[in-house]
Amino acid sequence: MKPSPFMLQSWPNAIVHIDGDAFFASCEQSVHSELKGRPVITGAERNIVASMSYEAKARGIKRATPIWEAKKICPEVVILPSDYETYSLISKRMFSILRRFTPTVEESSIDEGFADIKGLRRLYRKGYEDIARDIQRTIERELDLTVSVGLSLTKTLAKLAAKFEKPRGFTSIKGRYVHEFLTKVPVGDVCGIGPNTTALLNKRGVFTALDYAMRPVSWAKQLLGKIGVELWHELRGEMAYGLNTEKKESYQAISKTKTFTPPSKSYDYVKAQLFRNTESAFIKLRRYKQRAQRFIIYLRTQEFASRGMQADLNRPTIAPQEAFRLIEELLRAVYVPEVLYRATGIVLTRLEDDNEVQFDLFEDPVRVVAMRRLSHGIDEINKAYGKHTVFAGSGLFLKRQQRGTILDRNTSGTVPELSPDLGGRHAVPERKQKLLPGETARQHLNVPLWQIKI
DNA sequence: TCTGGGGTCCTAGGACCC
DNA sequence: TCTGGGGTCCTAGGACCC
Repeated sequence: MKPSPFMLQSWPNAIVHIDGDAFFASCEQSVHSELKGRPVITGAERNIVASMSYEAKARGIKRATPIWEAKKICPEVVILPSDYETYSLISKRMFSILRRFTPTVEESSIDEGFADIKGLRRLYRKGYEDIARDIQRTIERELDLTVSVGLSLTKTLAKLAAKFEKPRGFTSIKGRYVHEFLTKVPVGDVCGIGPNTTALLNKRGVFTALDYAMRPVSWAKQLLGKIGVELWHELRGEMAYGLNTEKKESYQAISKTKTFTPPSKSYDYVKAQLFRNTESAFIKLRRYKQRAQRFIIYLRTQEFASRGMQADLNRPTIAPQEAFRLIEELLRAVYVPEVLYRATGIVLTRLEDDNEVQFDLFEDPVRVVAMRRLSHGIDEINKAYGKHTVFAGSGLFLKRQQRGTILDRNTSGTVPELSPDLGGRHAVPERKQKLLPGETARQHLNVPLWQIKI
């Protein structure tokens, strides 16, 4: 073996990556032991395979295949709806086991995490590899499911290591062997390098992770910018990413998308779909005790073109009833008759913690409070009787007048009512339109009241 | 691979201000 | 008609991940 070009010590850092094996399906097999050894898939509620056990994978079932197809491939497969409550609980237990070993733990997703175990050798009187194996064994014993473990000098390397052998794998890469390992890694396997970047790198003659790490850093920066430099260091065993140990308590955005079959041209149908998505998004919003101010809606056509618009309320809300009118206006602007649509989506953003109620000037406090109580009441009922037991009747709220709920971000200081005469007064300056050559959809949709997102 | 759903982060460039 | 520099904030869009 050639000596390492990276001049690394064995363990300048020790990062462990834990990756649950077929996590959702494994959780089901853990909870229902009679499912052990049998092909299991989850995702029944969406009619698409979300996760499959290794037994199901061995029979040729892949992620995102339709359930009916999975059944055809493997008639004896056990099909289950996703039970996120249970998966989350097991995930929490997994991370609490990790925290028994070290407080420096990052929960990257429900089934994946990092632990920084540098400096623990003295405490446990054993090497890093043995500590990492202890973690793996403890999880397996206590949770009755398996994880794959990677140990290396950086997050990027640890993650590649964990992926190297699955399921129940254990891969350790110490400093001296980093370059050797990287010869076996296609550059597209590196976390952060997706299909587009892979294609670009291939055109530049970079195929393995080692090819990449051996280029000058200036080359990486020029081609891929900040991320390019960070990954370059990470692959060479130099930490560019620390562990984010904060627990996730809030979101940047909450979205709901739903594809419907068959596709539809009907305005009313599309609207009903969008409103249902909106309600679901708000339910999640309230579950996380947040409120939203900005709403982005989009429609996807049969040809997979997406077009959408966004607008803000003049204060954040937890009640869909306060957003429906605005959302319908957005929908009207985006919807084109005689076009076949296959999906609607909504994104709630500009989120903040829903602590105390803030009243807008001139707003009726009684009404705001009533709206909040209504929403929480609906949550209670739906909790008891099932999701969407109580839902918005589209005809009802359309008649309701809402005053001053739309903030025009194109002007400062004024909060105009939504009315037809805004057209001329708030026309977008011509210069602004000139800035967007070739973006016909945007120009077509240029309604002054909102910013537009394609 | 003709395509489900829910997220995050980065960047270029415009607006606006001094 | 031509013409400064710099800072901050925001947006739209792209890319990526599970």
